[in-house]
Amino acid sequence: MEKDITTEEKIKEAARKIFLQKGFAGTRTRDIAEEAGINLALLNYYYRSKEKLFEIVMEESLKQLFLKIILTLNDKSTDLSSKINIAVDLYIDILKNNPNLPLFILSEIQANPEKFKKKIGFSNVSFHDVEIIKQIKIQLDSIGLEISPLHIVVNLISMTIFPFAAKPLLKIVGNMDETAFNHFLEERRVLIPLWIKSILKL
Amino acid sequence: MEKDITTEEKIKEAARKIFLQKGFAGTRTRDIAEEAGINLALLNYYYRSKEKLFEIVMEESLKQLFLKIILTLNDKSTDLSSKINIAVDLYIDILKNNPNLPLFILSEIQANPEKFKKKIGFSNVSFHDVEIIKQIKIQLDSIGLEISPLHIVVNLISMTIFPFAAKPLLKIVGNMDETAFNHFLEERRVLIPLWIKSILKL
DNA sequence: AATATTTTTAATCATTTGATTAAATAATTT
DNA sequence: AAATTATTTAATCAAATGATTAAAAATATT
Repeated sequence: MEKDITTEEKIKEAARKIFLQKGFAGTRTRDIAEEAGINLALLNYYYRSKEKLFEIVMEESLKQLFLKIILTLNDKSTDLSSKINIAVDLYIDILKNNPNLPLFILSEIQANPEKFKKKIGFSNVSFHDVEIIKQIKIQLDSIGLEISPLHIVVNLISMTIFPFAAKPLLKIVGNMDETAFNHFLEERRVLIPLWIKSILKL
Repeated sequence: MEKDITTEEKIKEAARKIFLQKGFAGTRTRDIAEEAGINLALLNYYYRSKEKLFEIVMEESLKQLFLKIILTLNDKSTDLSSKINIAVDLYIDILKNNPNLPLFILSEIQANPEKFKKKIGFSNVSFHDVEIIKQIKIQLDSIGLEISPLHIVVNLISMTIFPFAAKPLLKIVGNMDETAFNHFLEERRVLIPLWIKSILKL
């Protein structure tokens, strides 16, 4: 039993749930309070303002979506082929537990681009220095394909993330219930690496 | 000169611009009025309410994103290979002119799933009856690949749409300005059909 | 146990925001 | 031209919403 979850944490968890669902503008602090089962004033007592609370949730969400994956993509000790498997695996795992993380982050950026310009410049590392980009570049050269390695990474991320962003739509169009959708995702867990590798002739 | 654009139209255009950028909850009717250069009361005079105006903008946005593409995918007179080219072409053209259309639609659905359950059931046509699905099924059978044709369509749409949804992020990560980003898109216009066809061994 | 500190609550404030109203202006009809 | 109708404006309303306050309750400290 984790009964001893503090009020402060309860509020953040509730905020996270509602913010990810409704976005910043669509969220009312009263909804967060209700979800957390606390008095509205406690939100301001612990977090000062809706904005501050949002900042924290967003910060953690960005980390959750990017940190692990960047470490994975940048790892020097795994070869390209395994790295592709691991990356897809990792993303699907993270997103199965946080299905609306991508849409949340992307649409908050769209609604407020200036605010994120600085925040996303987390690593001052040029993308050319990321290990997987180098690995892809080498492989593309060796098969004589003259395209930017970025295309490959974008493909991997697109094919993995998009189904989550479009989940409600996909379920309707594909006539899938939750179980069928999960099955669809598990198929993609296997297929996406195969497709990426076939592009790279790996 | 199209000087004779009516007030009613001016409001809708302004609404479209702001709604697509900020979403329903993030948009204030005052911003729409300002963008349109009209008195706030005119918005309600012509459209009754923010909701009604939004409904109209959303209706048109859905049509814009889905109608042409569905007609394209469902066309019986084009073979699979050309259809893949045409679909990617069409999507990139539409989205170049409306870069935040996808994120707008997807996030409004996420924020309000119930409301769209019925609205998206536009065609009661099962996805199995859509021509491109049949064409893909035939091709997959002929190469002995036992996967759902939906995967292929999802790949095509993912790889095409996602770069628009992630545009601000992509520009930062890939060190691209607007011109470079457009160039990136034009490369994908050619590449995506090749990748899809390679999956299908076409 | 008494005191001080932290946490929680109910009530309220002030601002924002969608919407309305009544009057003014412009356009159309008779 | 007069009368009617449509459009536009400024002022205002009412509800929603983020935030604060002062008091109560719970907890920790002495």
